[in-house]
Amino acid sequence: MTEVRGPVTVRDVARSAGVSIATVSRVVNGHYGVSSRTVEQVRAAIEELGYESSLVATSLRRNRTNVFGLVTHSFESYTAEVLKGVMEALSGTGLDLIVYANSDTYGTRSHGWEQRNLTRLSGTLTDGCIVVTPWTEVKSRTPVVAIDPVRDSTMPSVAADNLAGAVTAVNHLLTLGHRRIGFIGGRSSLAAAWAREEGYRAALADAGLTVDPTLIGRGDFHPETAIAPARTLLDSDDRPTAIFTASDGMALKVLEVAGDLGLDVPGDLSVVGFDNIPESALAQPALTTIDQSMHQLGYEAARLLQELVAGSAEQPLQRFVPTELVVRDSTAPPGR
Amino acid sequence: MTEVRGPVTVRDVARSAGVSIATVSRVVNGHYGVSSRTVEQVRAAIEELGYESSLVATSLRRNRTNVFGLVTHSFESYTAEVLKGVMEALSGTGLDLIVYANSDTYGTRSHGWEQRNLTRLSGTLTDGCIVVTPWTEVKSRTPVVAIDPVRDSTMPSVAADNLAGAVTAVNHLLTLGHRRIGFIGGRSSLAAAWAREEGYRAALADAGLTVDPTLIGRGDFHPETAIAPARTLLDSDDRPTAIFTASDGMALKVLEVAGDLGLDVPGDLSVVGFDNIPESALAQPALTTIDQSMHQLGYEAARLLQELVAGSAEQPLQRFVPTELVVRDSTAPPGR
DNA sequence: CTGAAAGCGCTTACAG
DNA sequence: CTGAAAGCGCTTACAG
Repeated sequence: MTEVRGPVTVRDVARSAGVSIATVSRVVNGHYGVSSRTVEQVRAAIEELGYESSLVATSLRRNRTNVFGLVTHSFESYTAEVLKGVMEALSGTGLDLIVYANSDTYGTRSHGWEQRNLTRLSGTLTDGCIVVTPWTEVKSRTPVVAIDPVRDSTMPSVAADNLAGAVTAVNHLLTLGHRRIGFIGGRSSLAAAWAREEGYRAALADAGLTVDPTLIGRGDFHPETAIAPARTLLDSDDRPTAIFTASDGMALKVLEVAGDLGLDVPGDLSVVGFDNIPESALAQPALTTIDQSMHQLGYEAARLLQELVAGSAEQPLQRFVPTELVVRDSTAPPGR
Repeated sequence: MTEVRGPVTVRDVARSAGVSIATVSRVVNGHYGVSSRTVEQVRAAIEELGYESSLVATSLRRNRTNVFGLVTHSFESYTAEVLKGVMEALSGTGLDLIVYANSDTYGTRSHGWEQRNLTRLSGTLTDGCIVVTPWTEVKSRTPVVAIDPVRDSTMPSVAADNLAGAVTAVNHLLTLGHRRIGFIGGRSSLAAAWAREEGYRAALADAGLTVDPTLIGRGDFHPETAIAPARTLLDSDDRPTAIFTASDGMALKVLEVAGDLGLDVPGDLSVVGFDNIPESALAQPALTTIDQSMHQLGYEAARLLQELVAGSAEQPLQRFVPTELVVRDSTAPPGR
């Protein structure tokens, strides 16, 4: 690595090429009205000095930056999937991506992290932002797309078709013959949690079953929060023969609790998760779940954001991506 | 989402609070010498307007930004691990992280992507950068740490102890009784590829075995590039009883090729990878490999970068993280 | 304790 | 075809 004295600026290039900084800028941006001779000189100087225009200065000056921002609460394996999807959508568009992570709020549950990070970026750096699983509504002068929005949110968003996915999950259990099916929900302020519970209720209702409130527990999507409700559900005399859980992380904990209580899965208890995180396939037994493609969520979010920035977005601005049932080893017909 | 007219700037806050923009700046940055009454007023105005200072403007003006950059070629599951490690190291330091991904070079193998992205960031946005697996030496006015540097690179870097890891891998095969052990290497310009091959050679030499050049194939770390050398190795009359591969991605392809040729793993052929990517555990058979903690690589890179920025870094600037042998189902004593 | 002014590196009307 | 100047949103000496 060579330490250069200072940043190479337009000024350095201008001096070296014997022109004004305005001309350098024109060449860099490929504007018309520069003699080919001058273009040559400037290009040579740029090459020689290794000049690259400052993202910051350009952003500050221009209204348009051709950079999208993405704000995330933490980095998980699914975040990488989202990012891959985003980059796939951006590929060939000339749009770059900046992911911003704030170390103070990282991994904590502090209120307002989305808004803070968003405001810092959207000040001038980005043309628009994607925010992954915001916990609140968010405001910005540039377009924002939420992946997994807050419940009742009116902001543009992309989410899995959680309702249909949950119905599919419960129908899978019903088809296997289960009738007492428990549910452990997620953070109720999020649309995903709400829709997954609605799907559970709807599937039971469709099957002519009444929903037993004692069969419904509540976590907040963090795996540990599933432990207490799982215990309550499984310690009962009339315990369910199956549990549908609003996330794989929580479902994995249900598996643990079942193990602690000496219950065999799927012999004594069937478990279905939601998300299809990589760990699900590794679980003992491998978890039956609903796959939501984080890759596709990222892809669609980037597409929607492009439309929004271009002003060409059409209703609906709340978009859904299909889910898919993945049957593995944690589900079977009920009991003995 | 509420669309705000324009960005809320210092000017807006100043007007609302009835002070100058200089005073607003002082309050925002907690500088001394502002009367508590003024501080109150300014704070109230900030609160009311939802002001957040522009990252871009601040970066441009200041020498120090308290933001680290990370430049990556693509987003993979291991990238998320690296990012988690980085954020863990940054947690509580007040340092934020910006990840920059360029859509033009994303996923392609275009030359110079590291340098371009790095230069755009380090112009003024970041105090220093981490670059993940650069393919060339890189220069910058601010400190740079490479995760998995180029071979013979003198830049500050963090890498797994690839040499020791490779020795461990080969010793594992030797202990099982293998004597004809093949090797498929990676992109030879990278230090990791070189060290893994050196380890292979060293372990064989230590065991008193001469290295057979026909047993060495070469890929470039991209999984598909392992197919041809694997075929060559396994089609031979005197084929090896085991293959050590410089990456899991390539090892997984070796498994496929073996399957195509009707060879049983580990019955007819043992395979050892390197990296321990999540997919390795899922392979059939599950892959024996050398674990390099990407999380720890990210963590150490962020620590080293902090030292570099603070000017307190001590030699050596090339740091190594230990590896660990993970024995799974793809290795066994040789044949029949 | 506070403000006016310079300047970070750019781009873009405005002149010529 | 080219340059001088204004200004993007900030921070920081410099005055007062």
